[in-house]
Amino acid sequence: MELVLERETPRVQEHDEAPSAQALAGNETVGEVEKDRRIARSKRALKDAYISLLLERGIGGFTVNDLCTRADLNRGTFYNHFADMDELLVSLENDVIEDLRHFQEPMRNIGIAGLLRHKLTGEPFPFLVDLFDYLREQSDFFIALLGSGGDTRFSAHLRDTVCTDLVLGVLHKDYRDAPTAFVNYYVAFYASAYLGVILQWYLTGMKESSDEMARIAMRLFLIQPGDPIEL
Amino acid sequence: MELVLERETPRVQEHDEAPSAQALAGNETVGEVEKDRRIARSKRALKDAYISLLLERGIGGFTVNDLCTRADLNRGTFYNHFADMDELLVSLENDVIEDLRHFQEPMRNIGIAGLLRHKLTGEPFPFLVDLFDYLREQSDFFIALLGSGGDTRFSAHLRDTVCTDLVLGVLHKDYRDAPTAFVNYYVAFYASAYLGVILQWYLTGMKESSDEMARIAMRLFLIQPGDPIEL
DNA sequence: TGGAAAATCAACACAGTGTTCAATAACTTT
DNA sequence: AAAGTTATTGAACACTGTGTTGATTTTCCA
Repeated sequence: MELVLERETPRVQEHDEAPSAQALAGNETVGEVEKDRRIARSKRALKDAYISLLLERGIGGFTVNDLCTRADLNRGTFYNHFADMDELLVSLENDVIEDLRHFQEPMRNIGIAGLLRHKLTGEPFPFLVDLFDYLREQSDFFIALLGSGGDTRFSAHLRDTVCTDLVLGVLHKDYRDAPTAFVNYYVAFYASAYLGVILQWYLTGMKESSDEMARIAMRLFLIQPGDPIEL
Repeated sequence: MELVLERETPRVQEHDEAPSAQALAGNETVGEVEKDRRIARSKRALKDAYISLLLERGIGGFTVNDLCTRADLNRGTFYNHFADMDELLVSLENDVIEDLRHFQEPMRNIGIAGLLRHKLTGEPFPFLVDLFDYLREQSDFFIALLGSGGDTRFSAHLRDTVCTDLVLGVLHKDYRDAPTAFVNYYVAFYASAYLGVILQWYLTGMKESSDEMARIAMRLFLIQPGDPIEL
């Protein structure tokens, strides 16, 4: 049998090409810019208020009225832009997913070359460090949605996009093109695993630096049961 | 009903002694038996109605009124036993968690010996097969709670009990007693990973048999990137 | 069989939703 | 800068669902 890992793939993404968490945190990440400033302002105010309340009281812990009071907007304005609270939440989730999409390219281009380079230098993939930077920056939002009382749709969406892409990035082309049932389980396995690692990081107070987390993540992928566990 | 499996010697659980999914599916798995039959009947009717509606319309897809109509009970009776719908849901979740607790003993007793036996015979742990039997039997309920639109509390609870126990079962004693930060990430990694495998099984229609799934699960634990993928 | 407790039924106040409409304010375009 | 367009505001509306209460009936237990 053959090796699982991709071979023909180009090179590892350069560090400075990765999107900075700072830049990603901004607004209007998705869709076209509103032509009327009032709309843009109202939507942003509503989204900001939603996040603020989400962190304080969790999903379902506040009403449309609370939201509009916090946003300092009329309730009618809310219904002008969103059908209901859920639509606003989905919109916010999509913003984040869109942010994360910037990491997909470097993920897909890891390949076996990247893994080999890591084995030689011991350095984690730079984009992984950036990813954990971003995750730390948006930690409140992620914790609110991934933790208890969160939104399972978001977990699923995350797993289906980011985590799965991460795993596919190091999968051999043959398996990617014609995945057997077992390969799909393999992908699901590692995709969920990484979501679990991120959650563990969040729930223990993000004590590790982004660099440490990137190393841990890489270590976990390369480890095998029976290997000595240490760090 | 006493289904708990106890074993002094930490060897692999025998197949025929494992709790049948059938038996586990019953009621009154948690807490003491109600002394008044009316209470027991009402609670059961409400729980059954809840599950039935949960599968049809998902969490939040029905009202207390719908529930009582389905259960053929007065609305006041519902409030006699549960503060609100969420309390009923939690109660149901705990029933399932309680069921799964029966698998904890064989999990904890796998040890290195069990792993070696598997390496020799190629057979999956019998209790794993039973576990997938149970998961299939309760699939509707699990899918409703684990899938999109489900309940993140349940996912977290499952991961913290069952999956984590599974991983701890094969962890070396030293690591179990004094876990470093990395060991905790290791455990979180594999615990989430198995939840992901189960979810993948559910979402693809449970085409694999329990035996096949047990083998896949074991294979995934022993595999290492670079190994050939086949089944 | 008698006492206790649960189930029923109707009614209640209440909070939150989503919509409508006229008036006002802010923006874009020319 | 004015005109025309469009979003925002505020108030009112019907409606649904929640959680509670009290009187009455039914069921259970001992």
